[in-house]
Amino acid sequence: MASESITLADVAAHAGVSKMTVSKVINRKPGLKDSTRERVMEAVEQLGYTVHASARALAGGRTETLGVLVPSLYSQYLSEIIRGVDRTALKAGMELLISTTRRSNKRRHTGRLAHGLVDGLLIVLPDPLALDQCTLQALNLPVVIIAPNAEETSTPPLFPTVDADHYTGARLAMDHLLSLGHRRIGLISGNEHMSHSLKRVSGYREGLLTAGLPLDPNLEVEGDFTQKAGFSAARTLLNLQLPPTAIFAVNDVSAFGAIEAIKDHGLRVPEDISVIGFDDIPQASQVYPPLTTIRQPLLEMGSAGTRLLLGLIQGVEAVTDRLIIPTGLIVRSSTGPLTVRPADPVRHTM
Amino acid sequence: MASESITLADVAAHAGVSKMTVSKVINRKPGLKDSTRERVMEAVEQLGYTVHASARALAGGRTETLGVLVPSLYSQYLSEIIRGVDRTALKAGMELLISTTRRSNKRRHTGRLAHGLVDGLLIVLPDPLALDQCTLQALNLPVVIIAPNAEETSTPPLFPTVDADHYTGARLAMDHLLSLGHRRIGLISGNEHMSHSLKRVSGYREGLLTAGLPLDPNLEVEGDFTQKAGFSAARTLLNLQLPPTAIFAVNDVSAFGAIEAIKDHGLRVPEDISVIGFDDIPQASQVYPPLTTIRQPLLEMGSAGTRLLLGLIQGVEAVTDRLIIPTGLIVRSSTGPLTVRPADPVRHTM
DNA sequence: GGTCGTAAAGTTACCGGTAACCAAACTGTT
DNA sequence: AACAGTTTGGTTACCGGTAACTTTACGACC
Repeated sequence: MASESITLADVAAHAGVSKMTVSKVINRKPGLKDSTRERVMEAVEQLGYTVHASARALAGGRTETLGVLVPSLYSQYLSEIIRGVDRTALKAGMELLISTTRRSNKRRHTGRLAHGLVDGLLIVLPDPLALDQCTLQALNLPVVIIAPNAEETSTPPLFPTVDADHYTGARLAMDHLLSLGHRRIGLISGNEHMSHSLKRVSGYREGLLTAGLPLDPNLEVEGDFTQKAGFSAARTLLNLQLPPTAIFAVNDVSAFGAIEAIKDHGLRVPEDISVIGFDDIPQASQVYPPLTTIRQPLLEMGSAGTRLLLGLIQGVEAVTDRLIIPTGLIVRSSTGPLTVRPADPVRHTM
Repeated sequence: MASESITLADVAAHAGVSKMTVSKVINRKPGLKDSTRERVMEAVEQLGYTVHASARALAGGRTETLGVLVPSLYSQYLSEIIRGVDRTALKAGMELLISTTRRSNKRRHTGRLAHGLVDGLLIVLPDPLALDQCTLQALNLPVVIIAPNAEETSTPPLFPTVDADHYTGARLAMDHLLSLGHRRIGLISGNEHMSHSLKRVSGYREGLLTAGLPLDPNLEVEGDFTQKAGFSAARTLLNLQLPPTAIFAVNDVSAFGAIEAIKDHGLRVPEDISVIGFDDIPQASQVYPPLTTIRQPLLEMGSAGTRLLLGLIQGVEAVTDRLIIPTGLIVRSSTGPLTVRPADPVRHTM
């Protein structure tokens, strides 16, 4: 119905100039009279011309598109990172080509994404995923890895990597609980093989040890980052002979489950038990009571990674190959001072 | 470090054939000897050739990429739709170019996405967003709209549209509560101007009327789809002289807030008050108690929209310009039979 | 042996832009 | 008026593929 496709040539004919002149107008290049600019722009408007992205990419060598490889689009966690990426990419005038890394066709995938479609690649690693690093290296394309919870390798990473400071965050959480007077602090951990969970766990332990407190294996319950697991882990803790007065969950979603279990147990948060999470997902501030947590600056990680990548695309050397973004304590209402004397640990108020 | 860029010509030279032959091998076209195929493939492997997407798009006219325009990447709601899109696109061998519709540059945006980057466009409408329909129509590109909660216009939509059956879903919810014996049913609605909320509200009202029950304005409290609003809306309902025995929230997140308010009020779900949501977001099954809700098949909507679009791209006429995906009742544990006699409506157990 | 048909590979032109270079027109200067 | 130096706009070639057509090779059949 509408015109097949309007090209530079059409606009040029309409405005009575050459293709090149139109191109220069479109790209705001210098060396043209204002009157010509206006005339061309008028033609552009009238014909409703839009640049053909592929043609420009082929001729100009740049696509103005950033490839983003994520494990899924499912979790709020990842969405938050992508939001940071999106925001920064927008400012730089870049499109986003988002692709999920999926089972079999990883190799083919990377290849396709890479060649001629994007100017750079941002990879969000969810777990110790075996990157097809050979393929990635072969195509010489700027790559940045955002590893909110990636395996920490002893060798320096092949590509610049952005990560959060999990250990310090966990220490912050423990310091907070300890400063509120808590001495029996339970832990709800994540999968054992996830490096970021491990780092948080070691923050928990060293926090206790630094305060001169013993480690009690009974106080450490394994979860799997889900609300359900958080719920049952908390139940386990509550049923201990000497239940904790505070719980540190290695992620917010687990903490939600824990709060639910506590309420279900007839206790109140934070009056009876304090709960602190980790991540600061958006919901953390919306639940009741609002969750005290450690903010993992996912959005900033997305931004930082993107800025790093944009730099690489423009030929700037990476400042560092491992960028650690600091975490911070966000105090809300799910934590409070210890209210019972440690000498009276029995808490069966109902 | 690696070779600048390996092209068809490089492979052709390496294999001792012409560019065209290589192209035919890559695209699995008929009319080539197997021996030639093997020789070419060998060269492809050795040189690590990958097709240049932009060049192919320019020459071949197809990009094998679907554009997805979403209002944000933030909500689980949208992620779920995108997941459906992603899954279906994968099967069809299509890449996804996801872009967020953001403030000012909508027009420019649509244009850029459209021309030469994608073979078709999938637009997810979050709210009565003023689509730049002229621009969209101008570029003659297949477009499908997924409108989980879009304004229903009286005029037939310009583009094929996929929607869920909100009204019937709400009726299902009401029938469920009514069949459990509930007669005083509270409503937590969403923004007034959101069409999908309105349809659910009318399902609520007509459900009551059909059962011969009166409408009580006090039982309808406005929320805004957030957990916080659900919390305070439920509190309002609980403080009524004659509080409801069941609450229908027009979305799951509100329902979560309601459950929290009920527990906070010292009552139990579902023993004292039943709560039913709408959407069936993933979390609905993970909270405690698992939420009874109306499943809005977001994933299916994504798939259906994508299949529709893929059809359009291949030149198949759209079967229908308004595809309504049915909703369904998911019974979990947040609803239960009415336990007190209606004659004894005072429920202050504490 | 010549003609034809088909299979296999190669040619040519072009998709819609852009870079790099070139040509024309205009400016000012002496 | 002639010249150089700038503006301003146009030319040409090419980016890396693909469609459509042509050529070549080969076998069959009369």
